[in-house]
Amino acid sequence: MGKTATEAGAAKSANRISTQASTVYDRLQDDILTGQLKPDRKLRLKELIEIYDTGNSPLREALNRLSANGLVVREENRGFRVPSANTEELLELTRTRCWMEEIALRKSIASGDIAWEERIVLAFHWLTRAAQSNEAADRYTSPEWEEHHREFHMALISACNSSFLIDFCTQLQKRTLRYRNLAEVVAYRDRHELEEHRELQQAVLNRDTDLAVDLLTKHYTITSEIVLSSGRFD
Amino acid sequence: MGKTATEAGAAKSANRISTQASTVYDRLQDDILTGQLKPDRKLRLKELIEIYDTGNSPLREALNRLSANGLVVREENRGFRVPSANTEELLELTRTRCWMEEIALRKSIASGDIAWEERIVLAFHWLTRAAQSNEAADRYTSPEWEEHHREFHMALISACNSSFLIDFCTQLQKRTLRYRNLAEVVAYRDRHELEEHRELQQAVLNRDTDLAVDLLTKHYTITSEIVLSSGRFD
DNA sequence: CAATCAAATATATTCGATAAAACCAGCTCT
DNA sequence: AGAGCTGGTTTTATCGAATATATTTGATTG
Repeated sequence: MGKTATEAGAAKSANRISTQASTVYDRLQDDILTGQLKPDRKLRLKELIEIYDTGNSPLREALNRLSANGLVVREENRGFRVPSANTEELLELTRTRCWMEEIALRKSIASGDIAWEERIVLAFHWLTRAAQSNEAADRYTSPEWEEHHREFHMALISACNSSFLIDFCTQLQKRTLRYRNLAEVVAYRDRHELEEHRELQQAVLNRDTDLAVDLLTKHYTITSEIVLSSGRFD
Repeated sequence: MGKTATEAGAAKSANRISTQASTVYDRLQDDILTGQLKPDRKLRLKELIEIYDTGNSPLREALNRLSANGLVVREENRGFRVPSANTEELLELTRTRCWMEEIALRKSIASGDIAWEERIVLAFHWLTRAAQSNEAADRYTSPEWEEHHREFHMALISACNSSFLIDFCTQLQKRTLRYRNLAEVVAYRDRHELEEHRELQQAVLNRDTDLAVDLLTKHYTITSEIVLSSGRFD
């Protein structure tokens, strides 16, 4: 795909990492999480091959990986589809997420060092900037804000001493994000996201564990309620 | 495998579910968990095609699924291999598992109903039987005992009201099991597995949450220590 | 002798075609 | 009318071959 000679040279010495399967994996995941691909949508191989301009095998490999992550559902001999979305699952997700992140946060606060504190401070800084630099309208829905938001929350639990737990939290984060995007909540109006995050950051840095956990839990619970109030799920 | 005509007929009308990819997925997972496929072993496509008597595509699909589950590692353009095993990971696994199952057990005890109690009682019954019906030598290593053991522990947390949490616990269980099998611990000698499980069951049925959690945590920690004491990991 | 490079080989990835299974009418028979 | 069959159509799963990428080998040079 139109590489210049220089690029080709650099790529050779550096690394030619991406395989086609991984590329389409990323794109599919993105389209499912952003809601481009709607719940229950049948994922016909032929269509997807068109859409993502790829071949049978890499596409199927991507779908298989996603299915193992619960981001697509696979039914033997009848292909793949986007997982359905319903109130019950969102509640279960949120519940579980609160449990998981509570532990992760407690352990993080208990054993986080200076580097961990710095990660949090920095992440919060960028989150603040992202919130300010966007139009009021889509302040909390821009991809950049989304990314910084994710980073901030990940920073909080990054010192929990369990890559497994971090991985679980990441999975839950993704699946929750899908609901956020599906709800297309434009109305975060009377919510003070930035303040919530600031308080949370304060509590964490002060090592006020119980308060921090409480704030975090409320943060997730409220979001879930807002998403549900969009009334888009059965 | 020796189906009667009736069974075959039933299967036809009922469902012919299994695809080749899923079959090889199961076999691969089994061989990795039992330690037939050793840590760090390179999984060359050609070899595996021979071994499992299958084709390129289903094999790759199986490997892709497993890689998403962390049961094989995938490196772009250089194929697949069995994840390495080391002390640090086992410790992390055990730690995380204790955290996860603690929550799951607490929630289960808090909201478990009669049916849940019955599941536990039954599972324990079969566990007992399995322990008795085998030779002393491999009492705790036979596939049946293994299966009943798994069932028992799953029963305990089955009322936690989170399929996600249950799934996480299952993942951790599998990865821990691999270490158990790799260690080839013949010597459970002075351990009274059955008694440990009985006490645990009692505490749970009595809804003595703190005691139950304590017993469960110790159960996993001790197992981990025994496995480590085999001295097979770096 | 160590480092470098290019062919030669091995291996992984992807493609295009085929086989197998599900789906969907329209039809039959009660 | 409705359960069950039947043939044609669509879709999925698999195969075998082609391509791209990594790894090894072995000769060459500083």
